[in-house]
Amino acid sequence: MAESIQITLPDGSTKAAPAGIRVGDFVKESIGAGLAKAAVLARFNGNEVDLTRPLTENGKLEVLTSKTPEALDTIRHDAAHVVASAVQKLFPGTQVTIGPTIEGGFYYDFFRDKPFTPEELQQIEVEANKEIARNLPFVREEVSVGDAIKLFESKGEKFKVEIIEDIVAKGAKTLTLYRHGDWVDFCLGPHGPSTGKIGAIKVLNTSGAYWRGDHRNPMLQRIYGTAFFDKKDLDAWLKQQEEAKKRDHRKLGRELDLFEFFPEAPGAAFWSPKGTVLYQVLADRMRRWTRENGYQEIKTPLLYNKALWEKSGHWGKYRDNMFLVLDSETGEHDFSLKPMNCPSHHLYFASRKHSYRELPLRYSTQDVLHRNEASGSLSGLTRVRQFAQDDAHIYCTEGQLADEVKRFIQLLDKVYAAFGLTYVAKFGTRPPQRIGDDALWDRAEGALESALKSMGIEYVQNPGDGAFYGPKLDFHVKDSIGRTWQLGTIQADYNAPERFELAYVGEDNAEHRPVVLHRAIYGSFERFIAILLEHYAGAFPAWLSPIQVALVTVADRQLPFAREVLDLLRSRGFRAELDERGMTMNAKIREAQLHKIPFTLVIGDREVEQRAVAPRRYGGEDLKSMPLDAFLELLSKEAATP
RNA sequence: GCCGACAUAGCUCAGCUGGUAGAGCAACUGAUUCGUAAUCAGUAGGUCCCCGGUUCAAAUCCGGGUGUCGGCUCCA
Repeated sequence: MAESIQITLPDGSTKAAPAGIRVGDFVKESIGAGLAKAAVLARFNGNEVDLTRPLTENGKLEVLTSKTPEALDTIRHDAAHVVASAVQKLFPGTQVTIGPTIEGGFYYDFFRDKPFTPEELQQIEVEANKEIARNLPFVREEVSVGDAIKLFESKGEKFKVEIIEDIVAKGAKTLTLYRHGDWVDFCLGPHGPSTGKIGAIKVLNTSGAYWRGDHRNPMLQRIYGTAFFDKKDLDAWLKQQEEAKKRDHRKLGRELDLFEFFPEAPGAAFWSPKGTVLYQVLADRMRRWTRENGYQEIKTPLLYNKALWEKSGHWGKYRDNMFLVLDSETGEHDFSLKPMNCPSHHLYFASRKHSYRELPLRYSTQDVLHRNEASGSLSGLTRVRQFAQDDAHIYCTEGQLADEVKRFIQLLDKVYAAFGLTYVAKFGTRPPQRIGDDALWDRAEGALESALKSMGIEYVQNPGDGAFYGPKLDFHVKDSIGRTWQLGTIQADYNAPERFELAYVGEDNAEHRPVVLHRAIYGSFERFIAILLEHYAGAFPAWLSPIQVALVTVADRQLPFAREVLDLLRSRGFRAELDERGMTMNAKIREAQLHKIPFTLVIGDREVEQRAVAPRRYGGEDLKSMPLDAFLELLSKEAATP
């Protein structure tokens, strides 16, 4: 007679079951065959478990069906195994490494001497589908680490052996294997019941990836893929990916004629007249936001000699990323374009005596920066070599730190809200390599965290991601295809004040070190504009739109009045254009719509007669003829700067 | 920088296994003057990214650059 255990279900009911019963069997017998069939995995006492796991103790059981995100994640993990087994079947000698799930899918990293070709990816997908069709059960097995090492050594899986040896070093005695068919992988699980649960699999693309993410290690071949319970879901996802590509800022940038890149200046944008307007509107608005918040703008040189970079530490740590400039007198590359504004701000701050009464002192700068980023990492406007930050440095006492951080987050929150952007805050704490004692880090991290908490802002811990000189908060926003980009940031810095011997005179008439806060809200104009373009899908609100009003006449005889309206709009500070080309009205309206101009004013004989305009919004809404003054009022309201 | 893919007219793209280039849109000219997403006709436009090589012959095949794209590393 087996012992009996008590299983509590999410509705609070408790059922008895023989100890050792498998989760799947329990569900089938005590809850229902329907649920058992829909189940993919379960959560027992908080841990995700396979349906084949025996239940040996009392506890809470929650069945996770294909409706849950955990189940989707699980079959994607299943799919990663299926892809790996398919690869090893098709290409013997290929070694496996790791294959986790990621947002939207999974990847698996392989080691072999040559990369996968697109044709091979096709074969892999075909083979993976065969394994899915065979509906092979996933079988979990606990083995000793010794047996596991023997197993993978016999298979020549050097990377797996390395991973196992690592966890052995951490004290593991046993580990789990998962088999489907005759293929086996070392894996924590859980997995779905069988390969057949994967309704649809798609091998997406391939890329190189360093073993353990370290560029000194061998390069692995990564295969990306995704999986769903249903082919329909996969098709919907693929379609959505296609849609997202339409809002890619690079595509929109060309279509809306905002910026351009030339091979002659890789990683540095040319801004068109329209793009320049957008850039300037953002710059001007940020100037106002910062001025209102007690910042003072300064302008500093773009080029500095080595002395500054040695002082700041960039010469030692950051030189590979700097554009060095040859001094023709000395023949040495003793100058560099600035990659950051901080050293010049510190230099300026240190050039004069400061009283505690001046603090916090906030210097802002929007100057152009150059960083020699790795050629392969450049990407549209999101990753460039020349850009401008909405940069500022706050010099304050340690006691003012928390307040300043809070003020900053409040401002950032307000700015992002003005654009309707949602962000994720990431809290980067002390890295292993750092300066300053733990008490100092405790205080600095405490200041940042208390600011977040007092504002009720949700954030993600990013342990060890702080700078060597202090903790930081990063603010991330997603682009159209789901990649996240860091925009805003605030970093506490205890190092720079030492290096630059920054000081203020305190109440006690003695000199003290201020703390420096590096901070940016847009992050960089370039990246921010890229994100905005994708966020609005190119249809900017009127205050940002490079052209706010397009004027279209029904026939040429209305042109004199249209010119009058154009002049009036421009004299009121609005950005308007009149298209005098000999096209039809419909063609001009179409063009204005394609350019996503907020308002198109149609002017025909009726409008001339009544000194009116007939506005049409982007998207097609016809506002009907209205007096010029009425439109000016409407426009003033809608194009108002937030 | 590393792995892979790609590069043809201003833009979007055709161009099978080598036989010296084509469409649509845009531009230009002319006609048309029209009431809310493309008027018609004509004209012009290309060192097929660059440099080598193979070949009787290269947009096409090979090698090397450059740039772009997807990742990795790094980062605003």
